[in-house]
Amino acid sequence: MATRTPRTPPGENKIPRTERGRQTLRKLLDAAAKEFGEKGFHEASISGITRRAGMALGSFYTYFDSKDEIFRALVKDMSGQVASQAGEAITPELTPFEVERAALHAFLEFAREKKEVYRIIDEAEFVDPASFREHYETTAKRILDRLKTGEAAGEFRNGMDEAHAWALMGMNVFLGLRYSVWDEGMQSDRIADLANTMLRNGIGRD
Amino acid sequence: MATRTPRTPPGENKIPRTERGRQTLRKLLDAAAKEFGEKGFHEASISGITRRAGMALGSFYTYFDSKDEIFRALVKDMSGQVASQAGEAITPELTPFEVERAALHAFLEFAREKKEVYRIIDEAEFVDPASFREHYETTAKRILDRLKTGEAAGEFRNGMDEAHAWALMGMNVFLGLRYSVWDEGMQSDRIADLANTMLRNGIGRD
DNA sequence: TTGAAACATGAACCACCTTTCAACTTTAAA
DNA sequence: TTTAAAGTTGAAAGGTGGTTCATGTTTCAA
Repeated sequence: MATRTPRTPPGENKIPRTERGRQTLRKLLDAAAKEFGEKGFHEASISGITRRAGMALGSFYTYFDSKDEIFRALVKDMSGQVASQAGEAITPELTPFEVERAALHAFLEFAREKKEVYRIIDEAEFVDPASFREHYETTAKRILDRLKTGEAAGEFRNGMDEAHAWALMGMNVFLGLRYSVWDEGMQSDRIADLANTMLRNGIGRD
Repeated sequence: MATRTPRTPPGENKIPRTERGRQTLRKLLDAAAKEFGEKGFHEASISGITRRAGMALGSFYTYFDSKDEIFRALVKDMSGQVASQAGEAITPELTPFEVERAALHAFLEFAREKKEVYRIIDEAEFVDPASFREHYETTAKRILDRLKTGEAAGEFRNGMDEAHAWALMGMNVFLGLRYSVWDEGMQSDRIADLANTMLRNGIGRD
């Protein structure tokens, strides 16, 4: 009996070596973002992806070993997009509260433009739990850093920790789902203001 | 050509008429909760559900028309469980802030005991978007009612609206994911306290 | 110019799982 | 006790779509 020798050994093969290859890879990722975003992981099909990308079905397997693998690559890519998006909104002259406001506002606008990003990351909870977890843990860590900075600056209460970061993140994510993905009827500005006021003073009277 | 006459006309057929039938239906729902909770919708199989329930594959279709249908039934069932759970935690002598604290605490404890509920409702975003939306919109409405009550009692700031409810809900859901589903290393009590303090005073100093 | 590696093609294969069905057993009302 | 309705069974039909593969085309370094 022949030993099962995978034609493509484990590790980082399948990286394109030519310019043409790199372009094809990019086409596949863009097409996959649309396909997964519109249909969700399981309704999406490889043939749907290659059709959108304008190439033959078989070409897919020159770049990815499986449907799961391209999804994983996509989550990683988009997690990075979300991060850099918030990062760009932060400028040094802002106060800690203003930083939070700017980060949320940038997130809300981003979610409006790229609703598929939202959906793909969320679906990773079921398709690729490790990536999902990493995305939110990394994001929480980034938020916690900001909270610690604000604490050191004397603007935030002492004792900011991970749970505060998760609470804030949850607030932002749900506001994004409701007011960017589902219904854009309310200005991102207003939502960001309202959330920032909650963050400053809570909801208690006075 | 014969007209396509479904043997099972639309509407509420398939409701068990005997005691035996009701028991079988319950066994199926419980088994499905485990199967979907452990494997997720698409990895789960009807045969897995009937195996857990200890019956033949074909029996499934006496009670449900499809895999989707039992999933929908399950989401509805669980959405109700979450709601009543929070409802029970609220007693009339509590102040508005104490009500929020109690609701979150009950939710965190519930999520610890029934992690599959969490997962199934979340996956509804992709399997059955209508149910997912309804669940969160209904929950938000319930929260908003509480906020309005607190406002009327002079405890909460004036102008509580839907967005406040969504922010609070997001906070609660993410804290549940992190500290009930993923890692129970921290007491639900402490999380509820911390979130309640945020709600009372925000995170600003003083 | 040349040839080996990289890339592209799409029909066919195949594993998997939902759904159907016809025969059989149990229930419960009359 | 009778019998029609309700419930049970599991083998097999049937569809879908991910993956393979043998062959053809393009790229690029030498």
